Amino acid sequence: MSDYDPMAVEARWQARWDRAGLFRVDDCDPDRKQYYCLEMLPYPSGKLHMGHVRNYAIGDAVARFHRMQGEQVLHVIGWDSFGLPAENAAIQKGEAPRRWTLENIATMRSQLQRLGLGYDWNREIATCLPEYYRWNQWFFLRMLEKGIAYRTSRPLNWCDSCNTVLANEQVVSGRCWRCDSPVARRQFEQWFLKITDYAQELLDNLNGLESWPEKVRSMQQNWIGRSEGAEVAFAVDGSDLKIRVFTTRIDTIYGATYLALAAEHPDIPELIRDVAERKAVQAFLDEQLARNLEDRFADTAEKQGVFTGRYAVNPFSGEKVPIWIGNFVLTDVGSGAIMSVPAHDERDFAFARKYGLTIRPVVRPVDGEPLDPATMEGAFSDYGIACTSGRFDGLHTEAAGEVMGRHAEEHGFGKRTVTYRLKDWGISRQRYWGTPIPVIHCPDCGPVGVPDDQLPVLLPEEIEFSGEGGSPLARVPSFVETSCPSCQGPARRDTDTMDTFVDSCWYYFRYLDPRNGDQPFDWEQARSWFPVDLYIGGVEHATMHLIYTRFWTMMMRDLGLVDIDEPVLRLFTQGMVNKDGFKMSKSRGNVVDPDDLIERYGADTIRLFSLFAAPPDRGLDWNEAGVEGCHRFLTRLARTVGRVASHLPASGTPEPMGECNGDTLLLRRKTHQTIARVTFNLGPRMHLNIPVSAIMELVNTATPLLKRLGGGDDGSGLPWALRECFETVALLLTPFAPHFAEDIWERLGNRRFISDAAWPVARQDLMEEDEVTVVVQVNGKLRARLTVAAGVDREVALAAAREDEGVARYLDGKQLRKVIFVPDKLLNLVVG
RNA sequence: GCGAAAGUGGCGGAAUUGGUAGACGCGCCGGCCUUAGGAGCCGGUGGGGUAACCCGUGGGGGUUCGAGUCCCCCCUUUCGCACCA
Repeated sequence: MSDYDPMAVEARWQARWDRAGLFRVDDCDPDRKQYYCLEMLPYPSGKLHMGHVRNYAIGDAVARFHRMQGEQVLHVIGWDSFGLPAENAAIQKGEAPRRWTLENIATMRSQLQRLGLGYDWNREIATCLPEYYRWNQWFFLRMLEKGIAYRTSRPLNWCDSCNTVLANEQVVSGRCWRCDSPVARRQFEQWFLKITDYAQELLDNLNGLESWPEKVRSMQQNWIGRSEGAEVAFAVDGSDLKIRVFTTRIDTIYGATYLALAAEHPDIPELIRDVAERKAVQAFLDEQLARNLEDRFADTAEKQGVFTGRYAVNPFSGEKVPIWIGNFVLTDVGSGAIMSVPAHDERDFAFARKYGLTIRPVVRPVDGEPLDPATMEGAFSDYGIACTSGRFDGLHTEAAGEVMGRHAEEHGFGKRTVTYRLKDWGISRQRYWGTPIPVIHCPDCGPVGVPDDQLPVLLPEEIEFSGEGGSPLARVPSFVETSCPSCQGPARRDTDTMDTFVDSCWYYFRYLDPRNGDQPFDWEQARSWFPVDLYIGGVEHATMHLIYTRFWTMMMRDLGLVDIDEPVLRLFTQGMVNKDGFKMSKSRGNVVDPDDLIERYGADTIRLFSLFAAPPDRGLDWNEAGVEGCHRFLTRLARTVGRVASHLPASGTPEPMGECNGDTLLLRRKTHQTIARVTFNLGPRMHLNIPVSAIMELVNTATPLLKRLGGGDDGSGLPWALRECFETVALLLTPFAPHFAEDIWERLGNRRFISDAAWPVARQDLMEEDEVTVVVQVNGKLRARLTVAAGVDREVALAAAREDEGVARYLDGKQLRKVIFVPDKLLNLVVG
């Protein structure tokens, strides 16, 4: 055990790295390739968890690998330090959010440092500091000028538990993404960012993100949800109101036998003002609007609706159709109103059957009977031939859409259009611990942006938290009361703060220029590092952070701040860390604590196991016995190196001249094959579990040869080959267990940091086998393995196979019909 | 319901993408060392069979000289989306 004391080893090397400023990156070096390795920055919740450890172990392995390959690597960390937990801690324990947050950062920073991650700590940022968030405000003002930021009132998702509104992305099956409580709808005056202006570009660019996981791309594609169709206005009978509906099937409009509106539709009050049905409608609305999103739109919810008593006119046919309100109509989709075509849409069909509404087929199957509404069991939603559709009869309906859309445009009651599921990003939050929105509301001038020279709008420190009654900032008169920048009259500050996803939109640009006081960052400093080469994080951010940050980059480009369209070249989503098949959670009591583990095994063992136990993109089940296996490997290796170091030729001894042979050759071959295998799997493939096992294999190959050391130079070259082998092991292990690698590197007599050493290069001449195993199959079944010289031709191999008893037995008395020969690999004899 | 991914020993997982299935690690079995060991070292370990051999990558078909890998159907699991007009 005395051969390996992780605590001492790790402390020592961390101190030396730090003193040498090993991971510091100053100016960009024009002679080297720049590699930007980025991991999603953590929220400082208190302590590191195993998910962090895995994320950062992956990133550090890749970063160190690229460094050793001679690239200039930027590897940085920071803190996503605005957010609800800090505020909740203030409410529950009376601790100031700022203090609570900074203490957590201090704790977690030291945990990260104990892991020996190669970060440039000089570039560390925390988003909750005014030096950072002032630029959030600056960006907001620029967007306000360009009309990207705007204010409007809209029904929004409200989380009672977080006491704030949520963006659509932050609602997961009707529940809050953060606290999992049900989400309700409420009407709010809010600041929005016009992300929808970028919807098409966000969608189009997905094709170019070839090194992003297919899964994330398709999630974003679905999230953006482009759909092509037409907007048609239905005039309300006996009123000036027009109801706009969006449809992707304008070809079925002659079959529209009623309209259905979402309960939130803004025209409903006007529609029902004077009708006899008013009471019933209002009761229905009250009931609908009181329910939260989750069960209102749950799959199981039965279709329900109520007739408004009003009729609309189908602009194509002139037919009067009833206007209903339906619980299946989504307010966020299209215009919140649909034309219902029961014959050709399943939902409309179910609704029509339930309420006895007309079902009128207007599409005939291409080769089939016309539909009979009396006997139909479901909607016919395929394309076909138009019928009962006036002048459009006989058209194929796929083409009819185009024609009918044009017809609507020509007659001024509709137009062909594209809609997106993606909605503008509501960023106002009724919370304290976030970036204050830099706007002053003036009774005369309206909302006015705070002038740049008055930034940052600082978050007041003296604050009382009750957890009730809306935004805490609204109760701080010294914050609220101010004067209008435009007319100097008395005015009030906006008391909302920004969604914390704003913070994470651009933090990795700030890393390049973290102390710039004049602008968010200087693109001239930053440009050669962009786009980010590799971005590692959890897949849970696929439709939130990763869409917002892409949008932000485009917005910055349009502001002239950057000249890239997409921020991230390659995205890698790591899998979750589980225990006993379950997600680690306090309630389940299966949380493992990184500090405990580091104390027991050392950071290197923890890092090694995190990477060894599963491919990084898959789930990882934390398994104590497996950790011990990794620890055992390191201990054994340390002991071996300690024992043999003095028997090896001095470090730097030149390679012996002449051919090597026997075990020496085998060892050198294995060494170089391992270099190739580790390099390939660490770099392009990022299968980080393979390199670890390859290194273990190499050690297993070398160990039995050690007993032949100590007899002086026997002319075999073996001692030199062993030095090469162990130095290679140390080098290859550096990305995985860096302190350990430094330590054995030093014990092998090297003076400079292994972290600064060059990555080994596999020598082709040494990798090649001179003897190979050729598998002999007879009719596809394995019958023999022959050891032959590499490169033998078909005839030689065949002759050797015929001589083999195990093969000959199967050839006896049969006719050889065909011979398949894969050089150096396989010989398949087909007999019959 | 729709979409995607995955299914390989007792377990985590390999297989350089159509050519020796089970690398590496865990666990287990045997041996050595030891007063003792939850330490260390050596050996074994997919299943069946005394053996020659046979069977084996969720199930069933297919393509091929040859399939864990390719094609079709089905089952299971996980993850996304879920009335998107």
